[in-house]
Amino acid sequence: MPTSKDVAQAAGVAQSTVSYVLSGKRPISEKTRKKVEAAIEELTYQPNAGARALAGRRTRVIGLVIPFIPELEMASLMEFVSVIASTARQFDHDILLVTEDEGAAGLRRVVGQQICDGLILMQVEDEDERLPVARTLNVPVLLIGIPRDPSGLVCIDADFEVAGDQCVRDLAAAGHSVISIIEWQPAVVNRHVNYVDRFMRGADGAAETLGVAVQHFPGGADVAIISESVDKALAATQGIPAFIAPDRTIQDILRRALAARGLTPGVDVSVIGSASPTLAELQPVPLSTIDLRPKEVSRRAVKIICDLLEAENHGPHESLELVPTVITHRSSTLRPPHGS
Amino acid sequence: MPTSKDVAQAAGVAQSTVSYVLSGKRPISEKTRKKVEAAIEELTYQPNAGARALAGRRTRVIGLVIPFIPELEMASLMEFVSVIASTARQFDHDILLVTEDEGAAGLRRVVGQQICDGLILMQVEDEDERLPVARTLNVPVLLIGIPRDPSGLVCIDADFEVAGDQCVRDLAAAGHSVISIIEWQPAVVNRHVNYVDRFMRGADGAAETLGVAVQHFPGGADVAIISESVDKALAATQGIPAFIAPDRTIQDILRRALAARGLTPGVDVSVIGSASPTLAELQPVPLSTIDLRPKEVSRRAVKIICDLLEAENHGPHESLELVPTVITHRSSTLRPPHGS
DNA sequence: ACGCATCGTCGATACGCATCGATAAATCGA
DNA sequence: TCGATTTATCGATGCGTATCGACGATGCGT
Repeated sequence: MPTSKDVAQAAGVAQSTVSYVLSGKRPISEKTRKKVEAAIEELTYQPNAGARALAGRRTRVIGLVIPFIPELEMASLMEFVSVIASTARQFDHDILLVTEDEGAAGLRRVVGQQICDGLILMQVEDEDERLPVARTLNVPVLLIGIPRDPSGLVCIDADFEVAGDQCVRDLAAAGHSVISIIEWQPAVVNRHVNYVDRFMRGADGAAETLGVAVQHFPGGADVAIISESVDKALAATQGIPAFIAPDRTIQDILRRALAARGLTPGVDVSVIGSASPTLAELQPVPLSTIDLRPKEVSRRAVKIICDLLEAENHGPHESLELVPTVITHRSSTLRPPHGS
Repeated sequence: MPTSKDVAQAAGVAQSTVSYVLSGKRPISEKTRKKVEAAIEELTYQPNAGARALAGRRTRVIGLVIPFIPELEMASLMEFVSVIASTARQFDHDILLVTEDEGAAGLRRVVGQQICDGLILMQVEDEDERLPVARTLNVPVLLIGIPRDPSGLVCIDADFEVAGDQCVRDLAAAGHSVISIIEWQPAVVNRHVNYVDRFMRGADGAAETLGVAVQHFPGGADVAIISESVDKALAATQGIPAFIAPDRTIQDILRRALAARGLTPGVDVSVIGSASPTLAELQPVPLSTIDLRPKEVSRRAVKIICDLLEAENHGPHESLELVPTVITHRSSTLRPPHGS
């Protein structure tokens, strides 16, 4: 592996000059720069990350702390990971995987060893054991999700509260007076993953304002659970029933449960679900969806933390950014109030 | 951040002694070790990764090159990632994400900058642009998957050929003389992801040996495609039909297609599918499955590359390891030849 | 033509750790 | 008891880069 000294020698300049050509932190004459760049090309030189980290006190690596909980929507988690990784590359950073099973100690480790310049935490819970640690780390930490007490932390997430509010408003405007929400999988609810509560708060708030009823039922990967929830919901509904099901993993089961009861979405039942646009369109009855903007959240998350890394002022920050969600009405809801 | 020099000072020894306490590469007296360990504890010292990499020419990081192709089974990909990451930790290594969109240049980058000591490549295709690069890198590279020409490469994967063979044998033994395979999603097949061909080779081979017929039909996330495949398969079948569907993403669609045609798995049709044991058990008719051992493949992959890293002999290696798959007969196949 | 600021480059140093050779201390045999 | 080993520790050096101060060269105004 060639070093910057080799490049310097090949170009007939000092090693420091090579460094300045690369960083642009001091003026370099056109002639010299050409020579150095030619030498770099010639030797296919690439700076050594370890040495760079040591001398520059910057690794250009961001730690991504992911939970691997089988019950979660792995496919959508992957979407986050994918977008985070490629966005990080756009900011000239790399992503290091930190698995949940190391727990809070993992955070201390990667920061203590200075493997990472900063961290992104996913799947933040209301009372998360990682938070006290995160607050004391003297590197930027970005949470995807909003814990009960976000003080002293930098958070971003989809605006689940407005999402819940909007779903209820749209269904109410379509004429429904009783709206049933099928919740996330129990594993998610029980972990007190923060977004569940926020969604429900928004939905309940809208219901109160508009004078409609919102009822909650358990979700789950199990057909029996969904069947029971649907039956209870139908029994408690006057008029045309409406369902909101923001958990992607239960879409199929719900749809079949409704079909089994002779209900056709868009005709004698309204459904707002969650699915990629492609999948939503492919349904027998194209599904109205609430898009929780995973890609946009991921992009902004990386941007925020990279900005913090630039800022260099690693004192305690605090901020909260909510990404607007998007409801798309297709055919599974009655009389969509706004087109598309 | 405390350094080893700080620790040395606190313990009243030389910095090199601290280093030897940590590495164990030279004998240290009990007394001195205690002092040093106490100082480490006291200062919560953690060695600086950059300095360690620079001096020791080892980063203890493994690059994981993942494809993010929406059509793939993201959930099962995540299973690989998860197990790889935690296994790597057991070997005291970390995982750096390298996204596919950097292409082969990404490999050159992370190796050239010496961010990684080695690489794991996932989703290897028959003619993969990364392979020529991989062969010339002077770090260990481990492929999960087997390309058309594996010479000079270290590969591991599930034994898809035996899996195909075994599925056909079991169904033939259950009395089926015509067996229909619903293939992976077109996006997978078209990319010439190597395992598709291997599976089919095994299945076709067994069919020839046993004198039964195997027919292939396209898979897909689309209900229409599966419906058409099922209809064609049924039309071409004498006696009780049998299906093999190794792609996890099409299980639900296939099951519904069969139900819609009045067929009950285990009674008037046999089905070998693919799903986690939990999910398989939860089906209306518990699904017989072919387990492609993603966890075991991941674990062994990490072990192999860590062994190569230990070996230190980074000359060209070549090896091929196949992980046996497991067929579990539940209720969706006729007369299971071996129980449970 | 002369002092002065500016530009471009060099040399030296620090970053934190691993490792090698050397040295002091302890152990052993005869 | 003295030299020969062995054991435990120290000091010095190198890893490859970033950065700071210094210095010669160049251009400026007067």
